[in-house]
Amino acid sequence: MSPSRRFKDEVFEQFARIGKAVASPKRLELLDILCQGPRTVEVLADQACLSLANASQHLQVLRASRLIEAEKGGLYVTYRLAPGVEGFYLGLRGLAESRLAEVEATTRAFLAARGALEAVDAAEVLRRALSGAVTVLDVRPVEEFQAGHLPNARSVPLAELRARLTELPRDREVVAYCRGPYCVLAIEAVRVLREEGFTALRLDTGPPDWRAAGVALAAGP
Amino acid sequence: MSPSRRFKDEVFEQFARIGKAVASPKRLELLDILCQGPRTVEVLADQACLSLANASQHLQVLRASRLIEAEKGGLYVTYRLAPGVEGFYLGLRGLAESRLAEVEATTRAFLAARGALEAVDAAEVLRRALSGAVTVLDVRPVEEFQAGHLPNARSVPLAELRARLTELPRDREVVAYCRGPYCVLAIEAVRVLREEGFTALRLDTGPPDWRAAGVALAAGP
DNA sequence: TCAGTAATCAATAGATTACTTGATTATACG
DNA sequence: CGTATAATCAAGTAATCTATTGATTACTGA
Repeated sequence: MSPSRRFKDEVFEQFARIGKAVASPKRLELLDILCQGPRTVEVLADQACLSLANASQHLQVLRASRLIEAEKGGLYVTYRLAPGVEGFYLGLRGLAESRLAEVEATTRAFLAARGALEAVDAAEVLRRALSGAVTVLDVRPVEEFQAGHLPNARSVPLAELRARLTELPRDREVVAYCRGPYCVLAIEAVRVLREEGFTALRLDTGPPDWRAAGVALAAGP
Repeated sequence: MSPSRRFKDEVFEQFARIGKAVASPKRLELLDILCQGPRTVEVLADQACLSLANASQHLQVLRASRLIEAEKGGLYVTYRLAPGVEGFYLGLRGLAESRLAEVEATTRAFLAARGALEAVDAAEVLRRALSGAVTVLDVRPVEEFQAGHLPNARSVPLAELRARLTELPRDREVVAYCRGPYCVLAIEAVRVLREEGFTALRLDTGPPDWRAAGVALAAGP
């Protein structure tokens, strides 16, 4: 075999390490979760519905291909995305959305089943959310809100929403968001809000998308 | 299992179709080749050093994940990249380059073995090539040159280089390029040119990279 | 209609991968 | 020092993937 053939084989073998890392749905879900910020193994396993051992193994695969980094602090190991990986993941996701009709079909079917199909343009909802003309709700857990949120959003985790409805003005439209297009918190939040008589819309993007799009996010409480 | 868990599983399963498609070094090499333009199965098999049947199977995997499209014309089937795939591939390659030290190590070792290690900055070489101050050689086969090339490049396929050296002015620096950073044609061309007394440099990017960077390419003869 | 060529299909063996289970390591804390 | 907890390791099985081989299909042109 020629030296240049061997060279190419070696180089593409390396490229394929990245490909193999993202060849598993569960590893992609782990990356998706890590786009929200660093997490411990336990939390990742829980959110992705994996056994602890299985999650640990997937995380080690991702780590071996350098897509994530681990940091040990006391009893816990915290994993975080490596630089450049968020953009790559969003690119992969976007390619799947644009090339694989099944993604949209599945999403539509799921939304339809909960009566959440919207006729409103996503960019328009984001514009309204940024304009200050509507009440913007971040329905993720508080820690995630604090790690980064839309400038004029207020944190009302889904679990607390019903109890805190009195905080919300009834004469303004509400826009709710969560982690991104495939997170279900905001869908549920909009359902609750409408049930209670609010005019509510879902913003079907999340902090990772906005960061990639260059939207300035706020942090802290 | 909850409906939202099922929904997520289905969605990430779809995303993983893209991941699985790029989990094989040979499929990545096929995508790399297809970045240069549409090709028949035979040509792809030949360039990627695959048996015809094996190449066909890999192409069908890529096609099933919608990364490439096939068009049958007479006896030949021509495959081409689907929209958005070139950018995704370059993103994956870039991530591998930035995250996997082995890629650079392998490349450096290969270049060093042929005495082709350069101390010149890649962006600077491209600037010179675009400036018109140097002779720019496109050493790929003529068809590829015609499909798209740097504005002031001239086509001198590597196979013809020695025979056509008299066409080149000896008092100007020569910059040679080929398909991209992992194509070896330009490396060889620079070796030949230096052997013959020219001052020659290699431009280690190619048409796909320039398209992605927004450089206007010329087409035709 | 028949021969020749491009491409695909089908079947297979060998390698790789995913998930489970039970054991083990490392750290914190009483 | 011993116990509890987070995480990893190790081994085994089932499933999946890769490359090869030989057969088959689809089209061209004599």
